[in-house]
Amino acid sequence: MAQEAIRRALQAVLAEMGAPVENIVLERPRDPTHGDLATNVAMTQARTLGRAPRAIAEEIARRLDLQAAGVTGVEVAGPGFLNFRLSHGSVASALPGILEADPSYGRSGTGAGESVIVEWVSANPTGPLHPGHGRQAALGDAISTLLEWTGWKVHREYYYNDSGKQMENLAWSVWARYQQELGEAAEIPEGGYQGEYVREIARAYRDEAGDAFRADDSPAALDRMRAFAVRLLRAEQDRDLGDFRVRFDHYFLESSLYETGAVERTVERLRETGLVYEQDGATWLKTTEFGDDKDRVMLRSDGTATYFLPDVAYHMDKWDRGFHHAINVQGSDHHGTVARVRAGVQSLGVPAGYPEYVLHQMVRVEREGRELKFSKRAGSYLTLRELFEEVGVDVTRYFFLMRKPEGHLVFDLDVALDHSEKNPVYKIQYAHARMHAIFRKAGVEPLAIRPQDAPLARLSHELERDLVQRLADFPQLVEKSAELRAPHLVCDYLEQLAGAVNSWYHAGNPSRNPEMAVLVDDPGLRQARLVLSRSIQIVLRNGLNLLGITAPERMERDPDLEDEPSDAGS
RNA sequence: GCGCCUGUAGCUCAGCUGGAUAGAGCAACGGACUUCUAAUCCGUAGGUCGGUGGUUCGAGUCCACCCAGGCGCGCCA
Repeated sequence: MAQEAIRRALQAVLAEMGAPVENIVLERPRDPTHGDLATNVAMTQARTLGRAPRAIAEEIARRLDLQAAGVTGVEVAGPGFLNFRLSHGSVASALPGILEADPSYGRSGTGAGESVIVEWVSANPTGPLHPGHGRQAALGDAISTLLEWTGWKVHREYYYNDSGKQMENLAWSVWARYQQELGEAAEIPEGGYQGEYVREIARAYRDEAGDAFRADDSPAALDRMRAFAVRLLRAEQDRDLGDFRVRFDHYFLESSLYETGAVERTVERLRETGLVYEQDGATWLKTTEFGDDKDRVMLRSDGTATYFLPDVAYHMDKWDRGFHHAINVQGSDHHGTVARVRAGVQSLGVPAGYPEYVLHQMVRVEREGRELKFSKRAGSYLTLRELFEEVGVDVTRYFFLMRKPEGHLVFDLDVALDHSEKNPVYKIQYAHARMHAIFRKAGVEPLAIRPQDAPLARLSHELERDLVQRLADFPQLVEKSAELRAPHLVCDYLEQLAGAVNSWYHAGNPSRNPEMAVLVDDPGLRQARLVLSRSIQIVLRNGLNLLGITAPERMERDPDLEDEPSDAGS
């Protein structure tokens, strides 16, 4: 491609001038008057060459011979930029590769087939999932897919915190509601769960067990209720995530770490390091040795493990399973665990910085500018299901992904429910559906569109050149988003692309501007524009699918809105 | 008090690891328009990038200190 040819030519010239550069930055300037590609090498090499940037740039421009790369002009501009202008044909030469790669356009092999385990959601099975979990679900899934697209072998894992004190609270909450169902006086204890769903579980339990456990608060009775509640809640969480189109390769139960003896083994291994000591009746690990700000209790004075211990055991298990790259997606309210988990595994010989964390901030759902936090089922919070059933899975996923993880997320229900192009999801999906509308109108199957005999150099309009270059940027964008674990960059890219697509599409409104329409009479131009349309459709689809969002071939019109031109309310 | 994150247009946010005149989308204002079926399009305006100082050819981006907000600092998870 032109870009590579220019880069090689620049490298050759710079080497001759005595300033060999390995990584030449060659990018598309924001301002189209600055050409199609620009480089700042003259400025970065000013110091080593001991000359003024502009003088260096002038010399490079004189020495370069770029006819072969389809460069029609080189200019020196600003403080010492070199701006390149490409021929129409050179720009458009990116298109055939897009059609050829089709579903895999945007994939690359930088991960080199290495394994990585991505862990996310990892909720307590103590209630329905809330929007914060949803953000995490969408993020973990999108990051996993991005890694797959860049050549990683990804293992998706969900860690159920199904032991510990929260489970006790759950058991007592169900117990209390069960007693109430039987007409007994009982109250949910301090720290217990008040949501309506606890009553549902209690009722289901009564239906199954009858009144066999009336007034029975024996450990055995509570144990049965806990197990029953966890089974129902896990099933519900799995169903919610499944309907949210998030799947895992493996569900890892915290309780299994006790059953298999992994926790005990971890205690032994930690003791062997000599970093374990007793104090105040508890057993501590000297995590400060590895950068934690205080040492941590691993065994309480009653001999039971704190949550820290299974966390270490779990991450050692990941490492021992051969996952030497691990990414944990968690809410930023858990960032306090980062240093201690790393210190724990590091004390057992795992390299520093394992695992990697993507921490995200909370979600605030708003309607008409006010926070929405009431839920019938969960009581104190809105559930994820309530959210995606109201606005749809596509919109919900996109909204969760469109902000960088470490920033706060305001989920604006008014925008989410808007079906016009004000809603970025619909804007992108419309653009995609429009390309299909063109194919239908033209009577061609998308797969039958071939670039070979199309005169692509005729895609000479500014809007078309811009579109092609955006499409050509897609693989690099995917790579960058994967490296930075930043799906929001894909959202941003798609929205910008959709905007450019829609401008181009509307510019070709046959009633106004028939010569700009895709389906012009001129068969060559028509063929070239169909190739462009097909390329657009591929990139939009691949980008949406990457985020777990559908790319419809036609948009369904909501019958309720048919006769309501402005605001149908709800 | 200490640690992490955030602060960019009226609002919600991007900003390609230091580059050219800081960008989108809503909202506002001014014009067009009903299609290549599909809930519009084009244009305009809008900024001391939280503040101060520093690093250098060049800082929204890097460093230091301050201000504001969020989260965390348990023998809770």
